[in-house]
Amino acid sequence: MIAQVIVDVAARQTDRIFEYHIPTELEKDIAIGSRVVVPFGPRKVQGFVVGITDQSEFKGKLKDLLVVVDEMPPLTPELVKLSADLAKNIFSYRIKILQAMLPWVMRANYRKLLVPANDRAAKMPLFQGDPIDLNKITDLAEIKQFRKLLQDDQAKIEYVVENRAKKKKENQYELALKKEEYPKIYNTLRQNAVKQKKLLMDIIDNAADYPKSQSQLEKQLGLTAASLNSAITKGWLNKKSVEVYRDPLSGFDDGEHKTAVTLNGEQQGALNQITQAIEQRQAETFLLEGITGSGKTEVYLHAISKALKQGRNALMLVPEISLTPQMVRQVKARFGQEVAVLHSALSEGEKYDEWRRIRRGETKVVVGARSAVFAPLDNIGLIVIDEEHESSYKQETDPRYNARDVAIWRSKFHNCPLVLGSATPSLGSRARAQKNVYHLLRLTERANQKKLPKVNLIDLKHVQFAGGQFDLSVELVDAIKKRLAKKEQVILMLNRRGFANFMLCRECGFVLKCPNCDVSLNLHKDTNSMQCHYCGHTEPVPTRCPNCQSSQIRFLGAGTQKVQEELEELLPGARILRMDVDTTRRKGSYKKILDSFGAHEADILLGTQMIAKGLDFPNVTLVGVINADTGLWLSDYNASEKTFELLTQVAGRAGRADKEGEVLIQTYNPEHYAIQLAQTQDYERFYGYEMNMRHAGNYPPYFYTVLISIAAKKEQNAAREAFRIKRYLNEHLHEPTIILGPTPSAISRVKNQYYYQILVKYKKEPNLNELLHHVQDSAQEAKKYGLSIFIDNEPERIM
DNA sequence: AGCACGCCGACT
DNA sequence: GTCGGCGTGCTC
Ligand SMILES: [Zn+2]
Ligand SMILES: [Zn+2]
Repeated sequence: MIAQVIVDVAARQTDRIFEYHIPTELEKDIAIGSRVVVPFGPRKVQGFVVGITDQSEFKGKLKDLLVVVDEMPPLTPELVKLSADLAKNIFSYRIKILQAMLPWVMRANYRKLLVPANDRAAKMPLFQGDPIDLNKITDLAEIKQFRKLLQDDQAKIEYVVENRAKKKKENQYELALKKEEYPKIYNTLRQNAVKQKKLLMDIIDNAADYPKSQSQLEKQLGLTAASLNSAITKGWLNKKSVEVYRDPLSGFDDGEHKTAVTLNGEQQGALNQITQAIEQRQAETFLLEGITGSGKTEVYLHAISKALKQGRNALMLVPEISLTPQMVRQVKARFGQEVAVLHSALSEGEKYDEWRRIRRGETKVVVGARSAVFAPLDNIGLIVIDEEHESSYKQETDPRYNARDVAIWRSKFHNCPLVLGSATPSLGSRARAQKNVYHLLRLTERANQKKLPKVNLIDLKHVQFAGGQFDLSVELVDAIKKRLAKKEQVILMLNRRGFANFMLCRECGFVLKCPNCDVSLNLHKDTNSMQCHYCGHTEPVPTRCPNCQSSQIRFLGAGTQKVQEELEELLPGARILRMDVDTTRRKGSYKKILDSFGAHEADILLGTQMIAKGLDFPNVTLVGVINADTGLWLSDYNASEKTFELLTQVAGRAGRADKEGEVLIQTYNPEHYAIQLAQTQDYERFYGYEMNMRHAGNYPPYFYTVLISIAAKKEQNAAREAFRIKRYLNEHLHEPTIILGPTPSAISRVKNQYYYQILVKYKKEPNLNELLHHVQDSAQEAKKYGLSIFIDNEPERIM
């Protein structure tokens, strides 16, 4: 038998199948999806089996496959097939996709060890210590020494493929004898055998509870490993090593399994349509457009129940940022132990454990962020993507996949419906619903009949600022005071899109920039340094302008910390919680802040975008947006859409409970349509208006887009290659396709590489995929000049 | 991607 | 003569 293997070598030339002979002793362990170790040239690498045949086209002699790593193939045949389709569409190597589908611990760790070649060499002092990893040796003298040893046949190289995945094991003790035997043994024991008697007593009294774990026995009976070992040698107990899962959710399940909330008419209507598709096994995509508070989550949970009732499983994706303890608790309360949660806050070991529970079919519902779309869940009856407009569903680094597209693929594979939910659907999804590609379901009432909050705009051009800074208007501060006097709570959002704490000299206008990239350095107060967010460059905070030596330097861009200080000055005694990347970096701190605010241990929650997501605090009656405009300054074609989404979402945080809600939005552009329509919370009108803008600008969803980025050490090389690609595309593409560029990218230099980009907008180009693959291949030749090319299908950002 | 192989100039 | 630089081609 022959295995077709994709090897763990990410390169154009190795991005294909390599075949290996399967030794007969491995035949029973191997299957499609197996993770294996194979010889590859002089070394050994990890790989994945994507096919098994008995015929080979290969002319040479096939090598033997060396190891099958896992007992159960980590990839299902479905995922193997998906990886092939995806590789074609997103211009990524197949191995990269296969790896993205699996927990990080399944990536191999390679070591290249220098080992003695004979008994005499083995006695050398060099080989007495830790093994020598040649990949880690940098000392030139050592390298020379080793080379000599290799030449003299005193040493040889051993390639090692290490598995990072460690299963947590625990010893379990089971009864080795019949129940009746133990009292007899008890009577023969010596008087001073205290521990032994204790153990036998427990066995006699609680025989049904066995097997018991080592930690259990140690804790309950105060036994030591020694006394347990003697029980084994005496033949009372048998020891076995059992795999245990780390349980990251133990804190979330409050035990009581809540029953479903009754749905209102609209919710029920939506549910009925989804249910029908589940039952009739239709791979239909629904767009559930529901205003904030309309109870979309309830519809999802009901639909998941329906799928489970049909004996099928369910997959639910939520944005990383909304995968909050609140959210997890809600799902766990409904479906209990059958839920697996894949979350970036879990440790790598915990992720691996959760993932294995899914792979073994021990869970029926999977909840997770983007990468959970690859969960090895079988027999899927429903897929849900909540907040489908979120750009985080598109991965912005190498396998640039969009979880929505993957979900559509899987929905077709399983013949199950896909539900995309949002209060502010992405324009593309909404347009597809208009053309009946998706099935539109609308929820227009708040489920609890509460009124939408009143939204007012504060025009920062004609306003008095409170305090000495230009961040908080008198109007906003007064409104906060009023709420605090009534013992109500306030959420304040600082929009930080495209904004940062950079250093500006007031004398000469100098802005401190990164030496490697074309961006300004950001002030980090926690580490008291200036940092580059693109390459990680760090330098001390200057006290004088590096250009003119003036001491008149300022740090611009309102940070949450600065606003917090202002608030403390303007509202003495107010208790303020701050939530941003700095205060949520530590594990669990996010939950801590929210719990504290929920318990009314603070009056004001001040934060960045991350507070805009579905947090629900009944006592919050005022939401303030400190700066609505920053997003609009970005000249990306979807800047208005993103701003509208953010404002609508944050406004939804107010007045969810029985108290009337108020939203105040500070802006320099009160006449901008995105802000005007966010004020009236009118998604449908925004959709209509924005579609006109996109039509006029020839942008998505009227056109498909592909972004080609070209990077090189020398700027002219990047530019030259970019123009060459443009000419090539020009020759092969036709009306109404539009090719924009090449232009230097918005951040024209990152890590000392210059970036140029070309944007292709098209309606129908059947050959485009092939052309772009050709562009990618031809770049391989250009690699000599230090060129690299990245192709992003349907980019989220083009600037 | 790594790694070997081979060719060429530079240094014991 | 041999060491080490890099260009070229291959990995089942
Ligand atoms: Zn200056
Ligand atoms: Zn940088």
